[in-house]
Order: sequence, then C-alpha cells, then structure tokens
Amino acid sequence: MNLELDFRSGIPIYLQVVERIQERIASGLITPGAQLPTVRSLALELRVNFNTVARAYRILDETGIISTQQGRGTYVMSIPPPEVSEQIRQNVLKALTQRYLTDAERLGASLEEVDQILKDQVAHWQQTGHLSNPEHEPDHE
Amino acid sequence: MNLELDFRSGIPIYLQVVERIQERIASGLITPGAQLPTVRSLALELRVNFNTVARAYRILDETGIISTQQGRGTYVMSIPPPEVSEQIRQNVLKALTQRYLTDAERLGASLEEVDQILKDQVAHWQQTGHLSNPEHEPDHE
DNA sequence: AGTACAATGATACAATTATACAATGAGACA
DNA sequence: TGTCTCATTGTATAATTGTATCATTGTACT
Repeated sequence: MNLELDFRSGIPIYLQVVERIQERIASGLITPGAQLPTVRSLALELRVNFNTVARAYRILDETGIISTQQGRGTYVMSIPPPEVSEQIRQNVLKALTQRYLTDAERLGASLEEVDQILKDQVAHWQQTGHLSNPEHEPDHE
Repeated sequence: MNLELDFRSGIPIYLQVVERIQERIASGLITPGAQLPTVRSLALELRVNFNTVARAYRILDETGIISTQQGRGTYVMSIPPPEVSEQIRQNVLKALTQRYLTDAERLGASLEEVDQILKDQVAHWQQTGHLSNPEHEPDHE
C-alpha cells in the first residue's frame, strides 16, 4: 500500500489511514472489488497495532466505501454515485491541502515561502503539461 | 532514568525534568529512537504527579527533541546539526509540495481548484494565527 | 488581608495496544 | 461427501499511554 503516515502530526493514526485510503479510492488507484490488505499485514507495514487499522476499516465500512467481512477480508465497494464521489473528492482534496499546510508550518516555512515554492513548482509543471484544465484535456496517455 | 531532582531549589519540577532529559540526550546517554519512560512510570519514580512529567514532555516535544504519541509513548528524535538543517528543510518542503501537487492532480483537481482551495485554507489559517512569521509573539498557550 | 498567578494535583477522556474470541475457508482423511 | 483441524480473517473488550480541564496549593506583590 505504501501509505505514509505522520506520527507527530497530532492527527490520530486511524484517521490518517482513513484519509489515505479514501484518497486512493477517490483517485482511482484502488478499484472496486479489489481486496485491501488484511488488518494485520497493513498494521505490520505501518508499524502499528492491527486494531488501529481495524478501526480505520470500520469507519470506511460504515461510510459504505469498503466492506469488511470477518474471516474473509475487506473489499472496495462499487463506485458511489457521482454526487457522493464528488463530495468525497472535494473532502479529500481539502484534507490533502490542510495536511500540506500543516506539514509546511511545522517545517517552519513562512506563508511567503510556501507561496513562492508553490508558484515555482506549478510553473515548472505547466511546462510539462500537468495539472491542466479538465475542459481541454485531449491527452489520454 | 534515575533523574535527580531538587524539590527545594525553587526551580519548577517540570523544568528540572526538561533539563535533566536534555542533558542525557545531548550527552548521548539516550540515543535517538529510544523510548522514554511513560509519564506515569517516571512520575511514580520521581514521586510526582504524572501531569508534571507530561508537561515536561510537552515542552521537549515542542522543541522537537522528543516525540510524544498518545497511546504509544514518547520517543527521542534525532537532532540534525543546524547547518544541514536548513538545506534539509528546503528539500523536504520541496518534496512536500511536489507530493501535494501530484496527489491533487491524481484526484483530478484543476490548477484553478488547487489555487482556490489553497487561498481558502490560508485565509482560514491566518485568522487562527497559523503560518505566522517567527518574529511574532511566542503565543502563550 | 487580599489578589493574582504559576506550579502541581485530581479526574475524566481519547488514542493505541494487548489479549482473547468468532467467522471463514482450505486441506487432510475416513 | 462429510467433518475435522487449523491457519487466517475481522471483532470485542480491557489495559496502557498521552491529553485536556479544572481544582488546589504556594508565593509574590499590593
């Protein structure tokens, strides 16, 4: 899975796991029907107790995003309706942004510095065609 | 730990604890990654309320010397020398930014949307005093 | 005396971990 | 085929850890 968590952020691990998995599903990195890692294997990878992973899975299950089945495993559910999906997408994007700003702040970055480095990278990316507008996006691979 | 405190010195216990632990880390007696005693066990040893130890730990945490994690314990962090620190900081910030933009793009966010949500969150944060310049007041709790 | 404030303690709480448990499925074997 | 056993899966509950909030104590200053 290669989820990256921050043990110092003050955000509970189980919530971080929820967000990371939501991101991956919302972005299509994990597709419906796919099996998520078992609570124990993911816990081992994250160096965390498996109950913490189980708690994250339970939240995702209650949201209807995944389906956990005792003795079988946990699986990604079918794609939610567009409006829900859009809602999740926006939430995830907001969480991403907040995490980014929090991390930057803890690094001691000033607002100006963050602004500058964002401008730099965005400019760099526009040259390479990333982050383009969905309206004019003929580039399918 | 065998910290020796002076209850009659007039120096607050929590400050004495901070100093003793700082000494031990600086002298290499405690190495990065090591787990410190729990607030309760150390408090028991020092015959002190565990909140006092927790206060010392919190100060050390804010200084970046240790990392306290609810439910897990407190661990000694590695302390990079100041010279390389700044270089590392910039690199990390750059990597952080790149990862953020990558994730946002994978979510299907347009440049405009990213720009907008960043503006929103920054504005929101400025009201709550985050990402402020280091010149400002120490923000007394 | 009285007040204000810092240090410490008491209590309730939240996150994580430890341990035991129940459901499922695969293989052995009669 | 049936069912036994056992490893693997998620679940439930209690113990452990740090956190938040308020009460108490002591001390300095009017």
